[in-house]
Amino acid sequence: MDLWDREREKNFFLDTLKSFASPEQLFYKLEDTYYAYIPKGFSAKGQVLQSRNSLIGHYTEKWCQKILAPIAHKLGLHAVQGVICEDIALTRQSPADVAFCTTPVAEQEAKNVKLIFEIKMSIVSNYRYDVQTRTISYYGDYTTHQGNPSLLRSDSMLKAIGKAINIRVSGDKASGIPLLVIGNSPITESYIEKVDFLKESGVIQGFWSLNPYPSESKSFLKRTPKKGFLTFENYEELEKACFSLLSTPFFYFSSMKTKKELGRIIAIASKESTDIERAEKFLALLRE
DNA sequence: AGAGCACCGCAAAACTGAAG
DNA sequence: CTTCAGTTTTGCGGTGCTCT
Repeated sequence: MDLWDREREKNFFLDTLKSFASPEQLFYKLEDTYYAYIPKGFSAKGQVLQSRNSLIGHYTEKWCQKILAPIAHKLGLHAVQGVICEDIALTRQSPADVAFCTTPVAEQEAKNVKLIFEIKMSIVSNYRYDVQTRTISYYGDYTTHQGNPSLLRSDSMLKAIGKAINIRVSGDKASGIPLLVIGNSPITESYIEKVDFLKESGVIQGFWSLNPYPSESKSFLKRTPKKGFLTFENYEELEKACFSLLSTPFFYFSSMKTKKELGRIIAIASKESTDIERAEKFLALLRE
């Protein structure tokens, strides 16, 4: 199975054109040429293409569900789109894009949700569309056009982090559920330390790019030192990462306590006889 | 270079108000 | 009081582009 590449992007355009969309809904028309993005040096003259947004959003979420489905299956789980679970802040208006669940239905109980994915993918490279031949041709990578794709946008990162925090602060029921953000671009320099800290502190278990070659000419960021951000080279790496996340149960916790309180909690918890029991006691006391 | 504002299309949820 | 059609609000989606 292939990860994200230019063929997927071309297929998005061709599939969507074939089924119902007009070229005007998917491309910018500049000097009688259809472009996926505004190339640097051109101007969209204030108008922003909006009609493509939900289409590409839906397409990438569906694509992720498909590529994750066999992995979920090997774990005895299901990759479900649009998961709703009020207990962990996944409402009808703001569901999980994709989640691994024990049953294949959208409405879930918290204990049956095992892994949550937030999808933040878009068209990465630029393309031109030929109306006569109805073909798509590659025009340039993401450095050649104006808008930034996927996780290179600061507000995409903020939206993903915000959604994750919203789940983490919804209560205890989401504490054992890993949260992943999936994109198809690198991240910016300024988020390197932040994604690593988010991983170290347990808020978000990773930002994963499923696009091995977002740019062929330029070098790009493939991973961060503590692996808060990773670019997968192939399907097997993605599979391995999912497996390892679910191999050991873990628990998210956070707190703001005085040293005295913390010391008391540790002292009491340390009287338990095993590491697991000590951890359980510690977490229980933390929440008193 | 990149943070973040301003957009707009769409769909579902929430609200409003008039009719029964 | 309930119903229900119509209207407003909310939130997701990804984009261009200014300003620091």
